[in-house]
Amino acid sequence: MQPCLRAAKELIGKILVRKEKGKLYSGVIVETEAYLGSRDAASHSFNGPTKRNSVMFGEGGFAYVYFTYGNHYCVNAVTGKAGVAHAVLIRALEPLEGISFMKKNRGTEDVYLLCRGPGNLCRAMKIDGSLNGASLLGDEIFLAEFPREKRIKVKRTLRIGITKNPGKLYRFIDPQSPFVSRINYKKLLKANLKKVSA
DNA sequence: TTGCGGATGGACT
DNA sequence: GTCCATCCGCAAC
Repeated sequence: MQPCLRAAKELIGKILVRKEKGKLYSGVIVETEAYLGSRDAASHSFNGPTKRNSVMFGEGGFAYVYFTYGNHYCVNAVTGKAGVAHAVLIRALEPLEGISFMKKNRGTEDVYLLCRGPGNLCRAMKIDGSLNGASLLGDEIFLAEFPREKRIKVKRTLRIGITKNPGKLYRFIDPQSPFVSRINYKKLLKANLKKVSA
């Protein structure tokens, strides 16, 4: 598998940790999308480097945070060597720590909505443009292994919200998780409940 | 300086 | 499932 796609798949089940003003936020990654730079018209880096996307052209292991639609930040993990502008968009998390602060930041009490969608998870965790270019091994934001190795049967699907280069199975989700965006999570919760009681 | 497009989210059917 | 408000970044002028 292409290395960036493999990275997107392997990020499912990892923990994203964010520290801000002494507050700790974390969540399990349940949804990602791969963007393959110069090979992928849907990628911000498709047309070459600009001031906005420059982080993607650097070494892997750093955060590419961009602002879109006038109100949302989205966070990516840059993958690959310098010059290869590949990145993995983190689209949804299952919140673990800092849930009370997330509720405040998002203005909702529904835990299933806190980190659902790339814009929402950034708002919940106070991720903004100041983290663009930050190391993903740093103090403010970093990735961690889930302590218990739980097997997730990762599913590949079509990417969300793009018009260029559609039809590629570059989105990776945990199909069991009710925290994935663009699904009827109440229905999935009910189905999971049935499975447990059966 | 300006026009346009967008890796969204939320409201609505 | 569909629609659309909203405003920054960029490229063209």
